[in-house]
Amino acid sequence: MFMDKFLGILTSEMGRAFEACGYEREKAAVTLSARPDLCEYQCSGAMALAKKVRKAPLEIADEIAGKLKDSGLFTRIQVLSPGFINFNISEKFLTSYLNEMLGDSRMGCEQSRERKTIIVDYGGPNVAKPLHVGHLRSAIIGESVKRIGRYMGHEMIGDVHTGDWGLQMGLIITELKHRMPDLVYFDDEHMGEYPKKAPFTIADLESLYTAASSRAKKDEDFKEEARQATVFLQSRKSGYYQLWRHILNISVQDIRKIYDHLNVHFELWYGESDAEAYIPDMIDRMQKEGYAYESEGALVVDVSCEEDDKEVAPCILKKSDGASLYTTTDLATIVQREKDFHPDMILYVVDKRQEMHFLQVFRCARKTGLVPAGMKLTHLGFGTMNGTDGKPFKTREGGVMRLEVLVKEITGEMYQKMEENSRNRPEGLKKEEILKTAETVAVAALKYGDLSNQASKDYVFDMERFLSFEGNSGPYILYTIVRIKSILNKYEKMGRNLERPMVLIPHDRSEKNLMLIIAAFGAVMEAAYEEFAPHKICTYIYDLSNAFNRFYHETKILIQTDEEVQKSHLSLLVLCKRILETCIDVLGFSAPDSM
RNA sequence: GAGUCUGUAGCUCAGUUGGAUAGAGCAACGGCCUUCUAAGCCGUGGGUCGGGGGUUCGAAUCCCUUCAGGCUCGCCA
Repeated sequence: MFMDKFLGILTSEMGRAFEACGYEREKAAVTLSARPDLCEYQCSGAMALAKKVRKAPLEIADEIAGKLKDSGLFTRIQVLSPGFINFNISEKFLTSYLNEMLGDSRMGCEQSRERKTIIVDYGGPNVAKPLHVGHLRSAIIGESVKRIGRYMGHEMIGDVHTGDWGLQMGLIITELKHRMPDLVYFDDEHMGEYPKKAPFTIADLESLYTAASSRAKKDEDFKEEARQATVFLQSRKSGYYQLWRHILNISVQDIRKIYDHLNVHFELWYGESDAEAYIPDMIDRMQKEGYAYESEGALVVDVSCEEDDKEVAPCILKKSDGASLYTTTDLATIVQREKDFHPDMILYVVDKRQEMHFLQVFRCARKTGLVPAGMKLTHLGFGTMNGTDGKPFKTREGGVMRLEVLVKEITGEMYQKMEENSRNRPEGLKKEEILKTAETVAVAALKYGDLSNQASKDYVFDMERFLSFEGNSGPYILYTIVRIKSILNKYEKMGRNLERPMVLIPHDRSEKNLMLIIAAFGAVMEAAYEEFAPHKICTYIYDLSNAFNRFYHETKILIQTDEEVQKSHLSLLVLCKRILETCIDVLGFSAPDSM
């Protein structure tokens, strides 16, 4: 069954009235009222038309309002100066719409008609380096955008795109060679198999990298050696390559663990190394076709454009020493993705400071014909996560905070709060239960706190505020869901079950308001997808939670004696719960059963 | 210097793409637990939407200008 979105129905009904009066329907958009004291919905189209058709806006509005009366959807239609058309929605129609939602697994949010294939490039961790807070936003936003797209019916493919082919690999290998020169991997004579087990743990890897990178800063010879090791690796010298595979395995396992904890999952675990094979042919072709040429010793492609307000630097494919760079790998990755998936779009969820980089890469890819004309290349740039001082988030000591530490701290604080809280409860909870819930809530707090801000802006991460768990926060949303679950559970425990849910006409303002917000679900989800804007879903579920809590306060459900009315209220809760759970699922977190 | 983004209540943020009296949360103050979880609900105070021009019936939103801050500007990722 297909259901139109609620506002869509109102708008097309309004459009019919516009057309009946001889006006174009484009201006017939119906929106939520800015003046809830006057009406529920409004249409400002008459004023927009006034100049075009050379008529007084009030006159136009009156004309249209006259036609609206024929439709059964609108009540209390009112025209106000200078030309607003205000109205309420017929409760009968609203109720029947909600009943349709109850019977529709998608709750009035139809999937897109054309299914698109979209690769989402997010995460971007570096192998052998611990994840830090700089990786957080990409993971959180990317995962959510991916899930929103999937909900809208698109083929969404997430690629973690690890940095696994750069100098840091050479550094680690070199440091290891200094520490354990007798390892078989460094024996050039060795012909047979290499051990299956890695000669280091994840903890070793971290210390190897830290030691190597600080050493490279002081010791030029060491750095040169590392650079050489990188070259060996990239030419797949067998011992080095085997070591690299060990590093990769161990590190990816570790990286995956923390992403899993954050409920971030990738379809593809590709890295820079996977694109590397495409580089030579790509560069070859660019040279043959005359796009790539030498400039100041480097091999570049000019990507400047006449309309540019500012000179755009050329895209560098090869450094003067012949090595390729980040840009080169990104281009090769595009080649690889086009070949393997023919995507309609590649979406990069990457720090907005890299805007220039992507501008160059995208232009270069288009100019040299790496991608078909119809393929979209989009950079969804996000802002920096700042501390309360407004500067990029740091630990108290001023260092970079590891993601693991951040998650542990939030979870720990959450656990304490819940532990205190459980002491005031009659039913005692087990430690493991509290810890499990604390983890769920902590992840929600972290993710909601991030996603409720517009992605493109910088935002302030205030641990205190995140831990206060009041107002517009993840825990508030979860608490609302838990309340709903609790009522529905109690109802079942009373030995009853909700067969054939059915919503009746609202009995008071708080109930109608809740119904109006529920009805808006489909339009919100669609807008969030169109604009890749998870924060719109956050705003929506916050409004929905507020509306529910108000309703909850006004209306006692379980002691309701009229069974039909009780059933109607419970049906409303069912809808509310389904929507909230769907929304937090696309945001990338989940609710516990109690808290 | 050039380009670009941001500036909304004491703090943190929304603002349906040009609509009506600019909204939330936190913080402050006051009320509501023998009734489905008070991590909740209700109420009060708090604003030259950085400043100045313009466009029009109408501007936080569009244009110009100016101030403040962030970021980026050829061989790092």
